[in-house]
Amino acid sequence: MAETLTATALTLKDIAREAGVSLATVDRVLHNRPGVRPDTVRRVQAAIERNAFQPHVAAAELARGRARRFAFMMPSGPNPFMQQIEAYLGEMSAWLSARRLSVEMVATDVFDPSVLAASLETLSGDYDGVAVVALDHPGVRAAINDLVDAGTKVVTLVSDVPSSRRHHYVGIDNIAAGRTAGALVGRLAGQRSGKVAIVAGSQGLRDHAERIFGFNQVMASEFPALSVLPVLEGRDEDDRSEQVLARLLGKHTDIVGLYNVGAGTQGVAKALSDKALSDAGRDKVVFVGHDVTVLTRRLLLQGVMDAAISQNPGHEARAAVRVLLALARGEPILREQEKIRIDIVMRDNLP
Amino acid sequence: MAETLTATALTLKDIAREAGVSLATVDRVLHNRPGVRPDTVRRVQAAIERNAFQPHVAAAELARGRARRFAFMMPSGPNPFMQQIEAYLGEMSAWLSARRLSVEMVATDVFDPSVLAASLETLSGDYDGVAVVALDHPGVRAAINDLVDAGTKVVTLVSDVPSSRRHHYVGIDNIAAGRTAGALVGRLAGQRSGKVAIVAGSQGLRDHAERIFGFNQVMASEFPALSVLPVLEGRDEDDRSEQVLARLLGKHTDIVGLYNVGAGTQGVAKALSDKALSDAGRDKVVFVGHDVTVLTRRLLLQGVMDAAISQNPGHEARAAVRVLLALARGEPILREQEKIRIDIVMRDNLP
DNA sequence: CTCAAAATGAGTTGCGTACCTCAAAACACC
DNA sequence: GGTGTTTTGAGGTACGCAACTCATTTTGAG
Repeated sequence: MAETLTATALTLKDIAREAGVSLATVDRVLHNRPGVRPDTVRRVQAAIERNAFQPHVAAAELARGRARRFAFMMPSGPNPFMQQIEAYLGEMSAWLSARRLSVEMVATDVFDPSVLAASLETLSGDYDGVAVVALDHPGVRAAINDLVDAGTKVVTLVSDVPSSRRHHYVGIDNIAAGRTAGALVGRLAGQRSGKVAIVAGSQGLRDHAERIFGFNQVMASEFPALSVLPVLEGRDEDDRSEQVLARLLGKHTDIVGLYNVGAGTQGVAKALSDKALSDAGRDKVVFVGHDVTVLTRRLLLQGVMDAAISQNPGHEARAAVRVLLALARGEPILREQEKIRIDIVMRDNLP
Repeated sequence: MAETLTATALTLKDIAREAGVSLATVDRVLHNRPGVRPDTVRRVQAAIERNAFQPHVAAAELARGRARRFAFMMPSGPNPFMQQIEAYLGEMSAWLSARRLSVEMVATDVFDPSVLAASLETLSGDYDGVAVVALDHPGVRAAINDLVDAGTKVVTLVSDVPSSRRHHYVGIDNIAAGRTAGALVGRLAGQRSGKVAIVAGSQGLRDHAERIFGFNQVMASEFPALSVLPVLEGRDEDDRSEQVLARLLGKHTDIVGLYNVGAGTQGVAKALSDKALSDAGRDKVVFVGHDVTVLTRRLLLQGVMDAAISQNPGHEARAAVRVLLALARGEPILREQEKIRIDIVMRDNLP
């Protein structure tokens, strides 16, 4: 009736006895220190695996003495999503200090590749791990690889540099996010036919470009009754987003759907509401955007916005820390746990 | 540019010096041991708070000696969702044993309150923490309270007993889940009007009843064009679900939506597909169900199913363990982290 | 003031590992 | 066989805290 998981209470001493060697030798094998004959190494490793031995992390952590230092390199501008990540890191402070971990926020212009690369280089040697909101650019890639070569653990956060040798990526698949947005706009538009507008920050940003790509993919293949208008660029600013969208809404009277890829949500919502007022007969425009903020929460509750595609910033912050810690300790990563999901948030499942 | 979170490297010795007392007294205060004058207690606590002191969890864990034991009390029958939870616990085994934690699975008939209560009583004293898939019943409530009084940490899993003094509930809000399902069926049905069917396991199950309640709430208030038919009971069995649903589909030709509250998904899908074949002119029925399994994943990809409301079983398993551990250690719980979200899963954001 | 009870100080031991030193043993090579 | 090198053993110290003992000081009641 009861089935037990886990819990061998073996210690290094037991492993040493089993392998017929001394503690010192086990220690040398465990930490890849030199001066052990190959077949002795094998004997020790065999004993470790035979018993599924796991070093006691508490003891290891205590013995190593010095604390671990991690750095988070984040965009310097006022970005609500990044601020949320910082806030959630702040909420972890008790958790961090109970484990003698320190996390330092380093602000930099992540949109300028040379600045970002230079900032990354300055971190070398000072940290056990670095999380970085990275731009995909050769200079940045090289800087990341240098960090890795120096023994620092590196995870990319929110935005990936797949061509680098970073140890892990904590973030969502943006193409799939765009596809999800497309499916939602298409499905929520019901039987209607008409046009669909896209407002993005800039098509130069990798994550925005990927989302648009996924969105168009789905629209083209599954919703032939809807035609996608050329992408509007709002630079993630409210005013500009409002202007470009208002103009488009004026020009086309048969817009039934709207996908807001990045920020500037306030402006987008305003353009939408104004149009609805001035033009009462018109059907409601299906509006899908990204991220759950104070604003999008309100828009969802009011029914202005129909769905938000969200990546949980708290989860991203904590996952980044846990992954860096696991990497630093040489522990396995719980992939399933650290994976960031694409959340569909509607009014009734608002977190 | 760099802002540091965390990381006082203070020790108990420092606190003792600050408070002008000895290590022994600090220890007494920290562990609520008797024999300390009230105002000395205050002085020590003041020093602790002034420095935001956090005991080094690694040192504490190492010093306490004995390992911690947790029990998971799960339904004995073959339930795919529960099996997933067990599987994810299994994946944690390395993580658990590195922390010298043991997790034992205890199977019991959770649907018989007296059996469940008796099983819970047998655990008393043997475990530091218990996670239980609980039935809301006075006998069960009493058994949980007894465990709590004996000093065992208790979390309810998936299904709650809010009237008990359990320390934490790891699971979703089922009324909100039902509301979400309702909003999806309503929105995905588009402009159409017609009838909506509900297939549940049994209306006697608390979680099913709550989901139906939430579903009806939304349908009544927001989708007047859709009328909800009386609930069909499929007892979570495939055959029975198929039969009752097939009969209903035969009787009503204007069914546009279907909410499957529990299991029996295979049967529901079969009834739906058969009907669609025999009756080609008919519009597709919007089908919303629960949980991501091998089957629902396939149905979503095929387009038979439109959305699944899901609670992440891996997250539930890990959250339960982490919460029990935090409770046992006296650490604060990261509420945001341990909260189980209502996931909307559609084809393009399948995990 | 006296005396018992309460409060506090001082100290010890052990948890399992990391990291280090030094000596001893085993080995390879000529 | 002797040499130098590599490999191994033995042991120590430190990490921060839990949990305990026992002696000493302080306190309050009579």
